[in-house]
This record gives sequence, C-alpha cells and structure tokens, in this order.
Amino acid sequence: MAQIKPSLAKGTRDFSPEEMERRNYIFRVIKKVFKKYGYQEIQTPSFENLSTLTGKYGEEGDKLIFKILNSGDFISKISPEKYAASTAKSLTPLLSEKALRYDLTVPFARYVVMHQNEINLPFKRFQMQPVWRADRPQRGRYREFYQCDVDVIGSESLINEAEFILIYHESLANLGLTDFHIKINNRKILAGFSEIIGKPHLLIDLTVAIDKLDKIGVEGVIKEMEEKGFNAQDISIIRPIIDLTGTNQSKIETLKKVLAHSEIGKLGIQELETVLRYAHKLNRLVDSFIEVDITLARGLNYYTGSIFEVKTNEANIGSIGGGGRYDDLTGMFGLKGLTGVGISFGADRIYDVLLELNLFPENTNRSTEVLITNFDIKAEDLALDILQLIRSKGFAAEFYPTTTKLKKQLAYADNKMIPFVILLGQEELETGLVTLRNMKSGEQQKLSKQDLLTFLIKNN
RNA sequence: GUGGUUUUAGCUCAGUUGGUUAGAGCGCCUGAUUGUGGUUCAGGAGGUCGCCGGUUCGAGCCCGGUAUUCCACCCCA
Repeated sequence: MAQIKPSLAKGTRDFSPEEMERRNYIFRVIKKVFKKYGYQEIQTPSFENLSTLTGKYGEEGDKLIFKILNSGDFISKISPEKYAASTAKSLTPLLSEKALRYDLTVPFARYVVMHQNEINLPFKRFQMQPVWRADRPQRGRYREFYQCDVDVIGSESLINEAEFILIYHESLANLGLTDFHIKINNRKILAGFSEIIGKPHLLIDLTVAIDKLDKIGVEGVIKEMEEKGFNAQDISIIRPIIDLTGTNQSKIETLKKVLAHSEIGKLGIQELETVLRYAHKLNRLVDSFIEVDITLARGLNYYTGSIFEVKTNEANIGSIGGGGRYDDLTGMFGLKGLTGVGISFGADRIYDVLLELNLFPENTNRSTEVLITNFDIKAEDLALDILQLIRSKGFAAEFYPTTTKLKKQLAYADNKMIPFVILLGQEELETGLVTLRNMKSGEQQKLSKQDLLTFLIKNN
C-alpha cells in the first residue's frame, strides 16, 4: 500500500487528552445547568435522510449540508438522457439520499413528530452532539463542531424564554465568563417594521440588511435597503430605529411609538416586555446582561417570536450562542400547532474563549493519581498486588509496564502530572515497606501497605 | 461559493539580489547521576523546504496548478 502523508480533512481537529479534559469540563458545567432547569438528554443519529434536512435552512444553508454519496452502482440508475438534462441541484437526490446533520434543532423536530405518542408535553430536552457544515473555515468556525441545544416544545409560555436567559447567564458565569451580553429581539417587531412600510414580503431582506449594522454602519444598511427595493420614504420610517441607543426600557418606548399602528409589532413589544419582566422576577442579577437589540435578525427562516444571541466582549470570536422561538417547526413533518423555543451553546467557540482568557481550572489534566515504578523484576509480584489494592480503593493507579531506569519513569510521572510515585525494589522487598514519593515536594516516606492506603485516602 | 494570505525539524519561527553543506529556541535522545523527575552542564539525532509541474548552469527563494491555514465577504456556533 502506498504511503499516504497523514493529514486532517479541512476544518476538522484532533483533540488531545488535555483538550478533551477541558472540553468535557465545558460540557459538564453546561449539562449541570440544563438538568437543573428540568431538561432531559436525548441523542439523534449523525446522519439523517437528506430530505429531512433540505429546505430547512434556506437556499444558502442547503449548500452547506454535507451529503453522503450513495453506496453501490448508483451511476447505472441514471440514464444518459436524464444526466444530460440535470443540474447539480436536481442530480443531488439521485446521488445522495443521506446527509450529516447540520444542526440539532431540525433532527429534534423530526424526533418529536416520530415520538409524539411517547413524549410528555411540554417536552424539555437537551442535546450535545457534533454538527457538520461545509463552510469555509476561519477562526472559531469549523466544519465539525459541537452544539449544546436546549429546547422546550409544546409550551407557549414566555417563562421559557426568561428561563433560557437564566440558563445562558448561569452557564457562562459558571464557566468564569463575566463580560458578555445576551441580546434579545422579537421577530414580530421586525415584521412590524415591514408592515408599517407596507412591504411585508420584504421582511427577510429588511432583517438581513439591519442585521449588518455593526459591520457596515447606518449608511451601509441604507444602501443595502435601497438595493433591495426600499424607497426613501420607507427608509425615513426605519431610520430612527436602526441605530437605537439607550437603556432597554427607552428602546422599548421608542419602538412603541414607531410601531403604534402595527398589531404584530405591538404584540412583539408586549412579548419582549413580558420576557424581561419574568427574567427580572426570576433573578434580578441577569438584568444587566440583557441587551435589547433590534438589529438582531438571525438567519434561520423558522424563528417567529423571541430571538437570542450571546456575544462575549472579551474575545473577538462572533457569537457563542443563539436561539429563538419557532411556532411551526414540526409542521414541516406534518405535526401542526406545536410551538417550540430553544437556545444553543457553541462549545468550540466557548473553548477558544476560555483558553484565550485562561479560564480553565488548573490540574484538569491530571488523571493518574499513583504510579508504581518498575526497575527491579523481582518486585513485580508485590507491585501488582499493591497496584490492585490501590485501585480497589478507587484510586487511579498504573504500573510502569517495562523495567527501565528510574529516571525515565519519574520523568513520565512528571509529564503526566502524577502526584504520587511508589518506588519498589530490592530495599523495599527486604523491609516490607514501600517508598512513597510526593512529586510536588520531593519528600519520600517508607510505609506499610496499610499506612499507604490510609495516607492516600487522607490526601485525596 | 468570491477575493486575499500562510505553509521551512515533533512545536514556534529565522533564512539577504536565485549561488557550496538550510539555521535558532523549545521539545526529544544520551551522558554527568547503574535507585530519583521538574534546575544546570556536555554531547547527539531529527528537514524529499506542503505537493505536482515549469523557468534557470543553479530554486527554500521566480512562474503555473493544487492542497492547507488564517483573513475579508456570504453565512453562522
């Protein structure tokens, strides 16, 4: 077999033991909060039927779905005439009928519809699994990354929204982040804008343009609106709210005036106020983390109510989480009338931020607690006895597998940050006492088996 | 998908107008120390210069293609 130079596929990464230790720390912290708020874990397959995923993420989104090539001689099933008449888009379903999941929300909707008779509404689930996107990689943007999703389906109460704000706040605070904002908006407010200028069909174009405010500025947004077919009068109505500043309350007051004649807009404001009120009631400390931001649009086509996005001000890495309410997600799979709301954490971006800010706890990469050295073959029997004795008490212990120089074995323990090393050789065999070395202080003491266990238990 | 950028030892990076044998720090191995790591000292190994092709007497350096990295768009976690 020809030698292949080893390399990773674009946008993917290996995770070392140290990185896994840190990644698991993030998952552990987030999962604990999810459970605390009554959510239960599920998992869904890495890949779904292609038809389950297509059409859910918009034109651009569909292009980013990783398709899986059919097995077998799929070419023979496509006649030359058919091939000649096809486009890349029409050919795809003939070549591929499976695809890697693009997010966790659509598979969840599929799950809810398929298991509708077993689940207990309102259904509160969380899911922490990798997703794949055929995007061009950048800092904080990978082709394989983990999302941590929490959603509740079958409850229209805005208490859910308020609790998600608390979940964001509590999780990120527990991870050591202090300077972040949970941005909130409501899709109905955006719909109100397009209603008052009489162009509801341009809602998507309007939100996409407004979304770019912090990147291209007010003039840039206006220019884009002009290109999308908004006239000067439309823009004069929208302009006062594009670069809205001030407190959340003063923003809401302005919105009330602008949207006074839009029923949907007024409903959106009312929902927004209710969410803020519930969040305040549950935990006043989250108030200062919430930022009403009407430029927040989010691309996903299915949001209908509240929209969330979390940004940290301590690192330039885009958003570390997002979510919102969708009134009709399961409708695509034939189950009407179920509303859902949920949020997602981007674990990989949170990892990058914590690493940059040096917020990972120390010693998370310690695994083995005791190493038994192996430099005298005559002591092997005793070493194996002690090894299992230590393990039986619940300590992580290992025996250096080959007889070699002590120097090398201590260097191994040092690199692996093993705090205690047991030296076992001729001397120990004669006295019946083992030598225990504290790798941090360099102190050594001779102990009987029983004293050794007592010592370890005391020092754990 | 569009435009730009990066790639040289295990890692982080130098490398002059194209000119003999491509360097440093860290890491690794050996020894000082045959039962003692993290410090110190001495020595050593390790490179088809991302890959393919071209120009040239001669290419790490110039040109074309390709992969990859990062950046700006698009979009998003």
